[in-house]
Amino acid sequence: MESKQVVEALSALAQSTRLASYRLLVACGPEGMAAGQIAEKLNVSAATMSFHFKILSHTGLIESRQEGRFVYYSANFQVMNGMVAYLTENCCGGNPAACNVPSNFC
Amino acid sequence: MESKQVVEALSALAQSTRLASYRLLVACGPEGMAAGQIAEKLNVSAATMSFHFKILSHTGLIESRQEGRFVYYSANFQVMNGMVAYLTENCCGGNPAACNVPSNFC
DNA sequence: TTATTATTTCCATAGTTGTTTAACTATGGA
DNA sequence: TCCATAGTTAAACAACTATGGAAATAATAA
Repeated sequence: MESKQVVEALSALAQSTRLASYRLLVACGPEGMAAGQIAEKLNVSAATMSFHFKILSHTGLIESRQEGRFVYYSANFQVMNGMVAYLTENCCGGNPAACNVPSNFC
Repeated sequence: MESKQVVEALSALAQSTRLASYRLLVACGPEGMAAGQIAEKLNVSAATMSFHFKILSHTGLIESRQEGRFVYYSANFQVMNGMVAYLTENCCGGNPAACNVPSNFC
């Protein structure tokens, strides 16, 4: 994973509404949740929620699928795995014995 | 760890100079590195670097100690651990068998 | 087709962030 | 004490970000 991509992913999560919606989707699992339902749960207008989904989608942290009139969003764990791996690289000055570095998020 | 604190930590890391300096300090280990040395390594002015250190310090992601004329910065892994734990909470819809959730960063 | 519902896009506004420059504080050597 | 070096702070400015109302698009039901 490249630095630029990691900055984008961190930046996407560094906003309270996006962080809350991402965590909601992590807990929802692969089936995800409809856009409007998430907006309502988080007390945010549809326009604002859509703006935030666009940013999260762009990084790959979430994905969407159309189902009837609804758009379901769900978390994709691969980007989070990559992000954590990037942050923990060379942890503790290359002394792996002192470390318990996670290799996988989910 | 609270949502607000996590947003602050993510926000602190969501900037290329800060992300690079944090990773440098992660690799340096507890002894850390002098402010000026980091600024030079990353090709950033002392003033800009100081501004970024202030933001990272405020979140607790890094710490400083004075040593003669030098200020040494070092990574504090606890905040990162808390951040990762917060992000992975309730991972995969409460189905821990499908998960490999990291409990510790370092 | 027309109406209805779900979501997105466009726009203006308000607020935040990163950088530079110049001035400041602190430490230690001559 | 004076000087050089290391680092911080403050002000200014340009660039970016978040918000919600209105209009546009998309999917479906009547």
